[in-house]
Amino acid sequence: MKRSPSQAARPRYAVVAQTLIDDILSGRYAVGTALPTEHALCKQFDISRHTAREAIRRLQALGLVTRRAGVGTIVHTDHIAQRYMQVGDTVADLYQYAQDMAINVLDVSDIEADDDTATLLGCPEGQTWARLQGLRGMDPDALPMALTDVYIAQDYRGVLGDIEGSGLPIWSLIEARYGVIPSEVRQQITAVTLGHDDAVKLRATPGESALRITRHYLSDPTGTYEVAINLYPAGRFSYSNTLRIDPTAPLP
Amino acid sequence: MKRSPSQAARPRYAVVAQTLIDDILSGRYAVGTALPTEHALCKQFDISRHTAREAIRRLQALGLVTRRAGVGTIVHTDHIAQRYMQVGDTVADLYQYAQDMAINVLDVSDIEADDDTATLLGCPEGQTWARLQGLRGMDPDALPMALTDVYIAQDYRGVLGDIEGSGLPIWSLIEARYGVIPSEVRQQITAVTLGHDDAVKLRATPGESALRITRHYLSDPTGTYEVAINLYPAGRFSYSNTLRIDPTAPLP
DNA sequence: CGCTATTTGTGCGTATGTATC
DNA sequence: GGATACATACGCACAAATAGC
Repeated sequence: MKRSPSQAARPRYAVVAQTLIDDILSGRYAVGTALPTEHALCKQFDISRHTAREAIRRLQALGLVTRRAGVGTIVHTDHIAQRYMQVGDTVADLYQYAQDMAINVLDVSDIEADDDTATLLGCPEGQTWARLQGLRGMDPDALPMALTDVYIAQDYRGVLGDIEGSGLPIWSLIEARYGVIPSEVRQQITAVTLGHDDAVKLRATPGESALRITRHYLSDPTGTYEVAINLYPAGRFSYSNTLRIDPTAPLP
Repeated sequence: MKRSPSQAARPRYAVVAQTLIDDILSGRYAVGTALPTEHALCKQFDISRHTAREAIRRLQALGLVTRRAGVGTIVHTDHIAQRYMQVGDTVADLYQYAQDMAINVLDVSDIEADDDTATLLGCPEGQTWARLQGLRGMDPDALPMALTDVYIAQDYRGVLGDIEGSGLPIWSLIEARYGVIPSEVRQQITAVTLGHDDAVKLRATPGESALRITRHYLSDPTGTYEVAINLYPAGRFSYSNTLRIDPTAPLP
């Protein structure tokens, strides 16, 4: 298959996929109806079945179509834009959280990333990060709600002294001092079992269940620059949020 | 309905994929190292390159490996608990989730809401709801990922027969059949300890930690019409999403 | 009810392009 | 440049699921 040098080296399946996506979004293939069969696409675009399947696989990944043997490829929605807007996880909520759950610093240290830590932080092994451990709670005398481990890239360790008592999220302290804004925050929530040391610090029972929320703060070129791990014993906290319909989005 | 013998009906790529997953989890293929090349897998399992690629495609979808031409297939993580399963942000994610985690129905029944259930469902006591219990997983033979309890308002119980094998979220089945769209989805995530009955169904250990994700689907005038409770034993699943900073939000 | 046509799913063989070392 | 490994692309065959007669 000769391709003229001026022609962009775009895979054929990508061209076909984009064409189909455009057709779905423009209403040429209505929601609930079937897309052309693989065989039809082969003839229409003069491609092999393999290429047709690769193209449709992209539509599938976008949730635009569903496929079933014996039935066909059915258009399921004609808009890729998300219909649900996430609320309850906005910047304002994060500020509220930080103010309510002031941090009580237990320990500050420098660590050299070993194997596990490098994986967690997404950084080369041996790199040095600052680490802060503390308890979060509304009232210093009451049971703490969470055990917090925060890892901060070496460049921004200057915020360490500002954390306690500020009532501000750490990323906002970094922003204020260094002008670095997270372009993205990746959040992961898992269930874990409390180990002995963590349980003692939290005045909880070893073996008890706990919620672990890990947040990676990424800035655009440099990647991860802060990682916060919060450990909440079961019953002291539950994460909740609400998805709402985006009123501006078209209905299927 | 005919049920074929579980082993014979399994595609070859699924067998290969499961083997590779097991090998990664057991440490046979360490994080950061390369998986056998496609060519090696072909010889090792006596399969075609096409089948090998289909198997690796599954690992890729799970985020276990990354692939690059000229380099190879690199193991990204060996902690299935830290696998990134994107759920909850966009409609496409929810569809992807439902397709990957097909439901295996254990039980369907009608229940009359007692005190606790009425509170959970936000309905009057004594009201009748349909309840479906099932296991969610990618592979019927492997360990299930979650125990699912779904409560559906009496009016929409007609979707019950469509659930198994559809690979679609239940709320989207309700939408397709009855035209009811959730105006709001409330989601709550807590850590719990597995009880005996649930542990047995999940082939897990009683007393183990688990993640419980409860979703309330509300429509505008009628209120809650579906409640889904998913119970994930620790290590089998982790909830992850990405928060975007709202650039329009005022900073304190 | 079984039969058939249709459509996707699975699987194999082969060839060439592209990225990386 | 060469070697290696994945990416794309063509061909074919049969199986499984489904719909309609």
